[in-house]
Amino acid sequence: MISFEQFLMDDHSPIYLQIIGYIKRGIASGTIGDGDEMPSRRVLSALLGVNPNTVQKAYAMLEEQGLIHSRSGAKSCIAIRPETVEQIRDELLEEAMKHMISAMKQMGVSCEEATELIGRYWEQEV
Amino acid sequence: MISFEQFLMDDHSPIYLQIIGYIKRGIASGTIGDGDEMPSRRVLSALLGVNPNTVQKAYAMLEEQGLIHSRSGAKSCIAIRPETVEQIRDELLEEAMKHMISAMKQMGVSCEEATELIGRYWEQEV
DNA sequence: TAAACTGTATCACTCGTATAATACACTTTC
DNA sequence: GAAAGTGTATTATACGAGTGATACAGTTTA
Repeated sequence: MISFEQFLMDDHSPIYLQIIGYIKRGIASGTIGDGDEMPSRRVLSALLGVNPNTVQKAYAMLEEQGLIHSRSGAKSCIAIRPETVEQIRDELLEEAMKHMISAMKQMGVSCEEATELIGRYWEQEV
Repeated sequence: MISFEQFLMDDHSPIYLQIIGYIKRGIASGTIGDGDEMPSRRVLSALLGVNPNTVQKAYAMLEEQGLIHSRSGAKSCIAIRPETVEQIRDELLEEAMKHMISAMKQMGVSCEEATELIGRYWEQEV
């Protein structure tokens, strides 16, 4: 059963996108793998304190993207192939890096300064 | 007059927040400084292809945060003190870094790998 | 002074996100 | 087989973001 213990709600982006992102980052890290059981819509909605429909929206989109498999009546499971794992990992890495680098460039920060800042902030929790 | 040539619209966050972010990053870099003239609400809305009310919302929040000064009938101007510039810069740097680092940690990327990734992505445009 | 531009305010509308309350068919489990 | 749990679907409501249109008072500028 996939754990949502590490899940932190963000206030600025839609909840269903945050759920999708959490699953994708888990897949990228290998924490979540093929065949793993998802918590049911009702259970996860209670756990996160959100509406079941919101969780359903996230699961429906994961299904659309071919990352989970659902059968009416049974629990949903992760369904993913090894090459897709790498692809997702690359996508997420690029997205996170480009977002940060864009902000740095707009603030006039050099590559060397940015590299030094990573080390400084890396230690600080989470 | 402050230029919005470098402004790129993002589809995922509210437009008024993107405008505020653009101004703040300009202040942090020194590109935008005390006394600089803002484009009028109508002019900027036409330039960005958005509604004047959306620009007004951004300007009203910048006024609330004490970053611009508006007089009814005249153009709005940046109103900011040197110590605030540093404060904004530190805030934005920390926010961008922590966001990226959090994603890396969730994907099981080490500090060394992340540092190496910066160099690889830094060259690729914008 | 008059025209053009500015900040400010209001009203009505659409759309996406999220909530709330059900309902039904299917699977698992006892 | 019955109960509990599950995926799926429907309807209604609320709110923020964004659009569109309009109005009015203050400032600039020709």
